[in-house]
Amino acid sequence: MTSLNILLLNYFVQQGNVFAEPQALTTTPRKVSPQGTVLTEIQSNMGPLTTPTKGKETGPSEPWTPTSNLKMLISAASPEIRNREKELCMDPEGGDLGEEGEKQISRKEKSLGLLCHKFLARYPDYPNPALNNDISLDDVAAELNVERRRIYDIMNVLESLHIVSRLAKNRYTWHGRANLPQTLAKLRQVGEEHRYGQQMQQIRQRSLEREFDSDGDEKENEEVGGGGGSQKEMFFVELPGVEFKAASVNSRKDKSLRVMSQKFVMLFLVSTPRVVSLEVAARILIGEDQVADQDKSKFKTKVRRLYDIANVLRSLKLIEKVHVTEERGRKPAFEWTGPEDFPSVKETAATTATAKRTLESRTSIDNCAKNLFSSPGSKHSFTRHPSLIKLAKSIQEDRRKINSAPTSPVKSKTPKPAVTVTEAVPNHEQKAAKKPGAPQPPVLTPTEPRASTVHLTPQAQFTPQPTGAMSFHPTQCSPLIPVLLPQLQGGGPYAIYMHHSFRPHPLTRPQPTSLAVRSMTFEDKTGRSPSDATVHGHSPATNNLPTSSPSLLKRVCSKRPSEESPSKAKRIDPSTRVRPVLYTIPLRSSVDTSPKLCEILQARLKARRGGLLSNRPSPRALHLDPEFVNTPGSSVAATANQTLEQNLETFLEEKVATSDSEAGLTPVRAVPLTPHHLHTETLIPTGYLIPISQQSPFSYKDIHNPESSKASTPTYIYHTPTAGSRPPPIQELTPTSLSLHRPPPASPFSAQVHRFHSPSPAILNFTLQNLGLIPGPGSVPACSPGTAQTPEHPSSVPLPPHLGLHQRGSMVFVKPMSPVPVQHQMTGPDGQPLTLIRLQQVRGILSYIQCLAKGFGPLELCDLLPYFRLQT
DNA sequence: TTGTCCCGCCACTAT
DNA sequence: ATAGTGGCGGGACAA
Repeated sequence: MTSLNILLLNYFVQQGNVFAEPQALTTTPRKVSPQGTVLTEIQSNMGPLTTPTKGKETGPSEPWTPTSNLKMLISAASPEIRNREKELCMDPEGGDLGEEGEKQISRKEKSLGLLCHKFLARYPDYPNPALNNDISLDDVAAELNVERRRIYDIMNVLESLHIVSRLAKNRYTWHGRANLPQTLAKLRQVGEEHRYGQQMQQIRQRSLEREFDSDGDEKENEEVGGGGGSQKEMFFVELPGVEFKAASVNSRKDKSLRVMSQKFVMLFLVSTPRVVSLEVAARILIGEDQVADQDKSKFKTKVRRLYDIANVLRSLKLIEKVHVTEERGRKPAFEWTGPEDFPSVKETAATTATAKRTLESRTSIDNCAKNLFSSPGSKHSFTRHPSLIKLAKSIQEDRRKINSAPTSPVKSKTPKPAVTVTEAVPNHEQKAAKKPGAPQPPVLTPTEPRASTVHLTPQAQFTPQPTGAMSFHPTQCSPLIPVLLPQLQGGGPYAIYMHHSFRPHPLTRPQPTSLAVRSMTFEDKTGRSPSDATVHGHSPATNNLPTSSPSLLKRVCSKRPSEESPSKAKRIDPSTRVRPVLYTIPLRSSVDTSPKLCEILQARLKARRGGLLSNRPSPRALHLDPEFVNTPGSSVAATANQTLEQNLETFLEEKVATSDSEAGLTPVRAVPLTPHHLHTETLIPTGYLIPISQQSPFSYKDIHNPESSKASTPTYIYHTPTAGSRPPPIQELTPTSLSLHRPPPASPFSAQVHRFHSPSPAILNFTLQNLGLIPGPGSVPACSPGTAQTPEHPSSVPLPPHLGLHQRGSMVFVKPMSPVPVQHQMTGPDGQPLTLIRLQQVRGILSYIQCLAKGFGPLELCDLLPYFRLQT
């Protein structure tokens, strides 16, 4: 079907029927009607098939059905059409495409590498958050004239590097190289921890002396193994902030290509000469644990996959093909030509554990989500929304950041002890000069040994990327907490990164006290270079990783029993019903908002909404299984929070007690944090900074009609509470400090964007909006450009139809509590636009988030409560 | 020959 | 059942 569509699409494209809107084309019925004609045409156009193969003569074993025939025709014609189109577009002088010069188009023209090139050409190295970075697999496939299958190959590799991330089926988000430094840093770290370097050495050794004798020791046997049994080594290294998006849709365990890709890259990053031969790589990747690996075929297959991966990596200019000459002749190999100066990952042991467990975590999250949203009885009565996952993840990440925040913001980064930075790495051509638009030609000097070795001194690492690359390397900014602030006047919103002034005990709640140290504008960075000042400004100072004792941490972590499932929450009688209790969540904050941000946001929401319209969860969508209502939680709640909790709890209990509830209404309460819930990730001493980039939920814009985006300006304010998942020990950021530290509008820190990860009210709002639980910008009349700058409108917010069951009488007003004192306090239903959502839903969300958090670390209700304030 | 790797079948998984 | 994914390896080029 799809291929047919593509085929037809191709046909029309080449016929000159180029539609402005690919989507339209994809779905337009027009293409269907001429089908017969098209096929005929195709048939007649069929030329020498480049890769005919078996399909040629009546399918080997395939029944000769009209369908198969059609399929055959299509497949046969497809390349031809592709070629023709190619000539049309790429070969202007190639006059008469009439009889195609498809003579030699062959393989090379169809190579994955080339395809990848074309694909990459469609997107900037560093995405403009203001633009639509959505990638529709279908569209891409259609526009590139290839079958989806090929796109998957590319996407998988790109995804492994977090250059893209998957949003949903058929949909990816483009991140470009923004995350690359972090990704590579992490991969290198993981690779080191897996001692791939040594393994490679061993393999090489043995290869010399012997034939087949890989089995480089039980490398990563010790680690998780993800419960995958045989696939012990199947772990996917994720990058905070990038991975979770796919969590909801990625369930397939065997994403070998992705994993392989990462491992492959790891090999480069840990091998001293940055050269890896396919053979060695295949050996290692096969993961042939001490078992017989005589699988010649397996090896072969692996190599084939490696070629696929390598082609993509080559397109990315990360590697280049070289040859290593050995006794037995020259063997294919690849050399790393990518960046060498990416920041080393600060976190040591703990991080790795995290990486390794990512899969596991994710799995558990998925499971949890599944369980959560699939009530025993009805399977799909409930819907889970990615944004929830995002939210949970964000919170979790925030916590991690906080927990791992370095003790001293001023300390200069010390070349990481041992592992990461110590080894001298060949200094390739510094990729620093790479430009978004003009990727530098790979200077390939294959066998030539790298002349100089460079120690990754802090300075070196901080080499700014002229490209406007995200300069905020995780390590550099580790101690910083991004805070997205509404922009006051002209410059657009900017984020402020705050240093944690101290790092609390890993196991205790952070007490972020911070200073605004850096701010960035959210200007689109296209073409402009990020201010180096930004980078230099703080980077050297931030990298200090207190990591009081990484090893210790690790030990602690590992010590934690893999533990059994969390104690089952007590069940409550599902029959009890509760009258709908409504939470009111202010949709806007009183601070003025940046038009731009609003714009983006709105567009984003709009875009989202498109998809949501059809599957917007019903009011009951988030209703929870009782089992998940009570999750063990942290007991370390700040008193303030406890108060809130108590308030809420009592309130809820009251409600529960006095009313009939729908299933699963247990009093929400914080449960003492149990040790086993302390996921290792929580302990990561990394002040991992996720570049708030492209992925900002708000950094979306309908590229196709900027106008409409501009038309209405959402009035939402998104201020993140210090990225803290904790009740903001509010002293950290005051309006005063803000203004003081706020860069001038024309600040050179033009950065790019950032994604923000703080579990802020904003996010909650956003999430809720996405969930359809609260009205979005589009549905809130009050959110008009005019009101954008004005605080609140005492107007009442029209409730979404599906939420119409509120009773003002039994409402709880929850309002975001931001570290940044809100100037305009919401005073109640009449004070500002409020949206009512059912208590149940709120609880559902909270519970779900809790559930999600389990996979990552302790996250409890108390973590969320800070973002709300009972208004009563 | 060996190296590359296109192509698409088909198993799986999500809906 | 259908559609989206992606493992996998046959076998066609390319060197």
